[in-house]
Amino acid sequence: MESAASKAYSHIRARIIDGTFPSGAFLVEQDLAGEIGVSRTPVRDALNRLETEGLVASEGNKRAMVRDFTEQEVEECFELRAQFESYAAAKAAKRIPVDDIEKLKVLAMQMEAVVKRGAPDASAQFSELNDQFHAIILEHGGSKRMRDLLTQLMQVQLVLMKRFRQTIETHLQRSCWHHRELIAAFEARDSAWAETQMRTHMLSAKNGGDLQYLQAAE
Amino acid sequence: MESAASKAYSHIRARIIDGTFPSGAFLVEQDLAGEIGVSRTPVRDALNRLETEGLVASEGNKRAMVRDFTEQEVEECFELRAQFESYAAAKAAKRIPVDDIEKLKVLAMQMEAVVKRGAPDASAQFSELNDQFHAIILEHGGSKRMRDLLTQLMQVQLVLMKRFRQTIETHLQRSCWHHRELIAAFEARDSAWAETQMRTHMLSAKNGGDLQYLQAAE
DNA sequence: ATTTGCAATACTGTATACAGAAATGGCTGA
DNA sequence: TCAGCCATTTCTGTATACAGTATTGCAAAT
Repeated sequence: MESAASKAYSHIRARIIDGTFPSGAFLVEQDLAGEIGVSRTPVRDALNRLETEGLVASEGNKRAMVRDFTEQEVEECFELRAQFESYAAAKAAKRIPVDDIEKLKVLAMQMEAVVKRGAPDASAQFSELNDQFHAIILEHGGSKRMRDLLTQLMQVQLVLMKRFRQTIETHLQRSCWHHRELIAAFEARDSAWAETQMRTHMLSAKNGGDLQYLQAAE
Repeated sequence: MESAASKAYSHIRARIIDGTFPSGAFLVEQDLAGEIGVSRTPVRDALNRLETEGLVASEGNKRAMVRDFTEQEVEECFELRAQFESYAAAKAAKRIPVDDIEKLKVLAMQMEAVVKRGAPDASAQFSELNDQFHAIILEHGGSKRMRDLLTQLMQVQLVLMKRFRQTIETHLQRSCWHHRELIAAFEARDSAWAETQMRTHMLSAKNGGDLQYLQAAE
């Protein structure tokens, strides 16, 4: 059975991500407890956890509220993730077993298919596959600790995704190319290559929006 | 006034770091509550926090216990820190104001003095100054989020320090040289230099123990 | 002697009660 | 009209009670 605490956690988190609780909204323990159908105690636990994950801000004895992200913070988030994942990619290049490389290939192909098909929910499908792709790499390139830290960073990005709907087709296509090259680096067992390739991949995502005009110029 | 929760937190954390609660020791909420003089609720909060910080492990409805670190994990910790701090150093090189560079110089000199003096508690004094040194760099090279992540990593190292008493004089001396060079990189506003220098510094710390024999060979 | 099963016990997760800190809203004096 | 202040209300932090789950220790069976 699912504990009340984790129920509260996923409920609140979902509401933040889907925008029901917008930036700056107050999160009142009693209200949430009533809404979710548990007592205040597990709600408190959930809020604490969300706070360490950076989605919620609270200080002193004041009410907790949904955090607002400054542009600078968002940038940093991407940069940090680039830093982490490129490190993980470097390690993974040495350790990832061949059948997981195969899995990566399959995922990469699926993503390419999604992009080519150009369905209306392409973005969502792509994200799903993309997460799996990165998860496999992390599995071989990082410790549990590292995965946890990364999860925290990705929380923030998740929230932003919903707001900015960064789904420019160019961006997705470019990602596909990065994936292919990353896989090549893995097959070559080349840490340095994998590392810089992953860094490119992440930093390119960070600037995803900026490059729209390039598409026109091409 | 200090909240009961933070009182519990620092109490337990201190006990873990100083070894009173060794690896694998059970952390029973009621006992801790009694010992600290608060109720179970704030103790729970403290344990949760310590768990996310990685010092405490707990699963299901079982008792929490002080975490044990595998060698691999420890290595990762150092490597991750190297990764992060070198990134921070690169950024800081561009942004750190000159009077903070001065502060770094003062701290570096103080550390050198400590090493030269060779007092019995040299290690503790050095650590204190060293923390300040790194804190200043982080202040200009990283976001709050990054500082938080780093703090978590350093927790683990703190615990290990107590166990292994890694205070080889050679190591301290080498650190002093690194510091000098790092400062030089800052003054030159050279990101790349600062970055690799910091990486050297951190990775050298990671292998601190191994190099003792070099001292004899010199 | 060692294992298995079953109480008795200990501990956690959750709910709830209460005290004190923060927010709210209206009232007073300009 | 509006700033400042007090009373009221709301909310959090902490303590405690209760239910359910893990642990432990003992006894019986092999």
